[in-house]
Order: sequence, then C-alpha cells, then structure tokens
Amino acid sequence: MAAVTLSGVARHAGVSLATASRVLNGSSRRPAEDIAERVRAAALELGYVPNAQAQALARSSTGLVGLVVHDISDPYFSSIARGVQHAARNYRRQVLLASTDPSESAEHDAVSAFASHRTDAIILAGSRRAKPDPDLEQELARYQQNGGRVVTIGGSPGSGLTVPVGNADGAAALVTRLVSLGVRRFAILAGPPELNTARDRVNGFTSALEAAGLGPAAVVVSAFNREGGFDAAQRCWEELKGERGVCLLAVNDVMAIGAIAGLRALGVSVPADALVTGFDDIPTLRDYFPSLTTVHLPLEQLGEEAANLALNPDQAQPDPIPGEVIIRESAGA
Amino acid sequence: MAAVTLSGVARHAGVSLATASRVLNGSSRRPAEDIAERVRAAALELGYVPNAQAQALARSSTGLVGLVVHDISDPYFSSIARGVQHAARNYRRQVLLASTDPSESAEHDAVSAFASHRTDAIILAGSRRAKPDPDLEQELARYQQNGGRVVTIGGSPGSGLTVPVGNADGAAALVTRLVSLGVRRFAILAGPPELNTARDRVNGFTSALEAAGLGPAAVVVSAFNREGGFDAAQRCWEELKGERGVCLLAVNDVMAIGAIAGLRALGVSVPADALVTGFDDIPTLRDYFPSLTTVHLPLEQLGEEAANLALNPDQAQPDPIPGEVIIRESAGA
DNA sequence: ATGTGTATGGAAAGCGCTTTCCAATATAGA
DNA sequence: TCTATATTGGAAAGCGCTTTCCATACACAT
Repeated sequence: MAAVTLSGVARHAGVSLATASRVLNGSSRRPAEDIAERVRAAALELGYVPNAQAQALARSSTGLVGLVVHDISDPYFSSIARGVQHAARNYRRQVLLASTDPSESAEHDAVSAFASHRTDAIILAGSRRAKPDPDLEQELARYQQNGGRVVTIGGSPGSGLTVPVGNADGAAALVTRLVSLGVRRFAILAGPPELNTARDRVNGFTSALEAAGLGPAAVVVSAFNREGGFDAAQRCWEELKGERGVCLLAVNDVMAIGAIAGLRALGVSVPADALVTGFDDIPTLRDYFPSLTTVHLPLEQLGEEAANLALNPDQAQPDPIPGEVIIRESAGA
Repeated sequence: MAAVTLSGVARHAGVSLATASRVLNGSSRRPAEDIAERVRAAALELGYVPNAQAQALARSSTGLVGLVVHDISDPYFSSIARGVQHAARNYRRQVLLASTDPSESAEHDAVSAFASHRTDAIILAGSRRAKPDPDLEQELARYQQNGGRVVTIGGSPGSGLTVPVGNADGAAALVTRLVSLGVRRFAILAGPPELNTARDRVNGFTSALEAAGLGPAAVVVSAFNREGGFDAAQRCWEELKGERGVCLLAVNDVMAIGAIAGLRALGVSVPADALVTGFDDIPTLRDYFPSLTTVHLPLEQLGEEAANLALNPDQAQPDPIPGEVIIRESAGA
C-alpha cells in the first residue's frame, strides 16, 4: 500500500508539510488562496489519498463506527444496518460490520476488534441479554472508559445509551386488539428467553393476556429464526392437540413465516385452521401470503436513531419507539 | 480514546517496547518464556488493547476489507454480506460496509473512503456497470496500483478478479426448462440495462427464446427492486392487453415479488392468469406463496468466494458459479 | 584462555499525519 | 517612522506501534 504521501504533495507544491496538511485536511487555519491552490493542484496531479490510519493516529479519532448484529442476512438486522449506514454517511463516518451469530464469544470478539480499531462508537443491535457475559461487559466498560460510546437498540431507558423500543407495549397492544376482534385462545412462540427483545415481547403478550383474563394455551420456546418458528409451531400444534382457531403469537416475523410453513407442512392452513402473528413488519415480507398480522417497527429509523445517538454527543436519548399493530389476513382480518 | 499503550505495558513489565511488541503482537522472534509471561501479565492487568491504527501504520496493512453493496437491506446483498463476513472472520479481517444505493457518486465516495482507510481489499457486489464511471475506474485503478485488491461479483472472467456468476446461462436454462414444460409466451421484466447483472440475465432470456424460435411478447425496463417489479408487471400487463398464460420473467426475486403484487392489484392471479419467475432464490422468500419459480444462486457462497479471492493471494479465480433452475408454483409446476 | 557463532534484549528510526510553537512578515495605530 | 498586533508558513514533536540494527551474553570448539 505504498501511496502518495502528504509530504510528497508538499514537496511537489514547494510548501511545508504543515501547510499541505492545513490545505487538504481541514484545519482551523486557512493558508493563503494562491498557496492553497498550488497544494490542491499538486494533490490532484499526484493522486493523493489521505491515509486515514495516520490521521486517526494523529487526531485520535478514527471516523469509524462499529455495528454488531446477530445475522446480517436477517432482514430485521439488515434494515437496521441500512439505517445506520445512512445516518453514518451524514456524519461522514464509515461502518465496521460484525455479524456474529447469536454466539456470545463472537460478539465479544467483535467488540474487541472494534475497540482495537478504536471505533468512535459501537452500536449493539438487539444483542443485549438478560445475564450478559461478564467478559463482554468488562470489554464494553473499558471501551467506554476510554471515551468510546456504546449504543444499544431496544434496551431499557435506564441502561446506558439506547434507542428504546416499545416491544412489550407493542406486543400487549397486539393481543388486546386481537381480543377485541374476538380471538380468545392464544399460544406463544417464544424466542430464547435470554434475549431481551424476545423476552420483552413475550412479557407484553402475557401481561395483556392476563389483563384480558386469559392465559396462554401454550408457550413454546425456540430459536429466533425461521427454523425456530417452523419447529415451534409444529410442537405447539401437537401440544394443542389440533385445537382450531388458536392464535400463535410469534415473537418476530421471520419466526411467524416459519410457523406458517410448519403448519402448512402439517396440513394446517392459516388463517382457516389457526391464526399466526409476527412482529417487526419486515419490508420484504410485505407481499407475503397470507399477509402477516404483525407489529410494525420502523427498523431503518431505529438504525438511524442509534447512529445519531452514537455519533452526536448532543443528541438526546429518544423516547421509546412505539410499535404499530397491523391487522392483516394471517390473524383477525 | 486515551487508552493503555504498549509502552505503558512495557514499563509496567520492566522490559523494552520492542520486547513487549514481540510478545504481544506476533513477531518472528519469541522472547524468553519468563519475560513473555511477565509482559502478558502486565498487559492483562492494565487491560491493554492494541491500537489497530498504529499497527496498520507501522505494518502498512490494516486488516480491513471493504464491501460495497447497493442496498444492504436487499436480501440479495445481505446474503452476500453474510458470506463475506463469515469468510473475513476466518482471515481475522474486519469488514467495512458501504450501502450506496445505485448511485454512482455514492459508490465512488465509498471506494474513496475505503482507499483512504487503506483496506487490504475491496469487494464490489454487483455494482459493475456496462459503461462505468471513469472517476470510479480511475480511483479503483489507483487503488490497485497501490497494492489493493479489487474483487467483483458477477463480472466476466476476463475483467480482473471476479467471482463469475452464471447469470446468462441460468436465465437461458430457466427459459429452456419452461419451454419444455409447455410455456410458449414470455415477457421480460428487465432491470436497468446498465447494470451488468440485470443485462446478463436479460441476454440469457432472449438468447434462449431465440433458440426456441420464440420472441419476447414484451420487454419492460424498470428499477431493480420490488417497486420496479410492481410497476413493470402492471405496464407489461397493459401492453399484453390482458392476454392470459404469459410468463413474466423478472430479473430477480425481489422484482418478481413486486410483479406478483402488481398483478394481484390488477385482479390478475398467479399462476392462474399469468406466470411469474424470479432469479436468486432468496432464502427469506422460500415460504412465499405462490412459491416462486426461480434460479437458485448460492448467495452466501458467492460472498465467501469473493472474500477468499480478496484476502488470499494464492486463491485461484473460481469457475463460474452456476445457477440452478427451480420450478415452483408461480410458473410451470 | 581465545575465537567463532548464535541467541536475546534494547535503542532508535520510521510509518503518515496533526498541531503546537516559533519566527518572519504584513498591517494598523500613534 | 516606530512600535504593537495580527497573520502566515515552517520546524519539530508526537500519536502508538513494528522492525532493523546493535550490543551483550552465552555456548561451544579449539
């Protein structure tokens, strides 16, 4: 990676290194216009590309923001990533991406790497856990102590910088709405209870059910992805012994899709024999059939808000982002 | 970002900077075990995190790989990104992500930023164009001259490092297969002709149609996304004046989904009144109804191969990755 | 005891930039 | 005309690390 350096440009323009730096890389001091012009011409002619590493070292700020997701191919995360990316561009920051799978050690590795690369901030999208890995916590604490900003998505408003998401409220609102539409029997397809997002949604479901004087007909725990939903729905159906008209509340859209597929594989059709709901309102699934009853979350906006929070110290922590219940064919419509 | 430095560790361990470096950050020389142990203990105690920027500067290699996609929330790209990310982890590299929208200037900005950050390689996923922006080309040329590696996905085998994709062959095979299943009338929902991927697929369609002695009933050009498909299908239907049984060949799955939605909005149902096919076989759409006839591409593998090519100089350029025709309900089944 | 060869730790140069400090020059005020 | 004050360009220090080169120590053969 031998390239044209600033001192090369300076020499070619017949000025000092300091002057060249001031002209090309934004400083409070502006050299005289004729000199500046000469430097710019030299830079252009030689094809100078500033070395961000060297700048980072000298300025002690890298212009990097790290984003940790479980699975970038999951549309939930990729939508958030899009928002982060979009906002980062406004701040002229680059996004360092880590797709960790839900493994805590990979998450830890990602955070270490980001710390090592001295990213100005780290955004953790949905990775927070009920009982976090102490190593990870320590790493994050050290990172913050050194001036790094850590932003989570969907944390509780008390726990550090976070973009709070109305997971519990949205889940509760969904159940309430379905009850008002006449649905009486519910089962919950829960994700891993240690994932805050999954747990908050389940809590929302159960509290609204209680409020309505109903209990869940079944609660099935499974993985937070399509296969998890597939599997959970089949186990649930078995547990329900073929009872008709039950509404399966999945904790996210991808699981709901899996659930519908799982039921279909059993010859059970939605919404005729069973109802299914999701959560997130993922854009790619908008045209799914039967159209999915779900709770809409502005995922891209979540990412943008997280990036704002991460990159702008003056940004106030936003109010919880509410989910919006959307009734479609898969349940209640 | 003031943090513990290597010299701090060295001082604390009572050794020189050189020794500490040799112990902690992999060198050909291994200091004596007792000394090494002392250094490691000091590093652990102080919570030393190596500064990747400084290392990059000294080693002139950053351990970064840049990935340029049009839209990270598009499942095509996010699947590729997952593969890249996965392979990068094996090489202990970090992924710098740019989601550019199909704007050439944003692409150019991304490449500049990557060049500035001295990424060891840049992977361009599907962004190559028929008539590339000369600025971009120049930027890439300079980047390569400085030792950077550039890998494209879906380029022709001749054009630099690329993971060739059998776009034309796959498209042709799809048509041939449909013809053999009795389909006789085809229309093409083409993407922007300047995008190589879109154009290659269209070429594959038309050449197979010609070989079968058929011409397309219509060719409609539109955007490479869901809205483009929606729009194109409606225009196409109009052009076809409601002719039944025509197969609409979309250049990717997302457009196909949009097309089906567009037809449905017109009261046209698939596959009863019209057939629709896609391309890519995006995992999230696996459970779509009607299930999508498409050409399967191992997207994640594409990303992995690209990363291998980018990060391993000994890696030979792979043979073109073939697409596999998959007939499902939306056409021909 | 002497010479040769081989480990091993440390000093210091340098990677490419920013920024402080200094000296020189230009500008204004009296 | 002379001093006080901005303004401007340049020298040099330093950001945190790697790596070359050197000096020392030690093993062994003679």
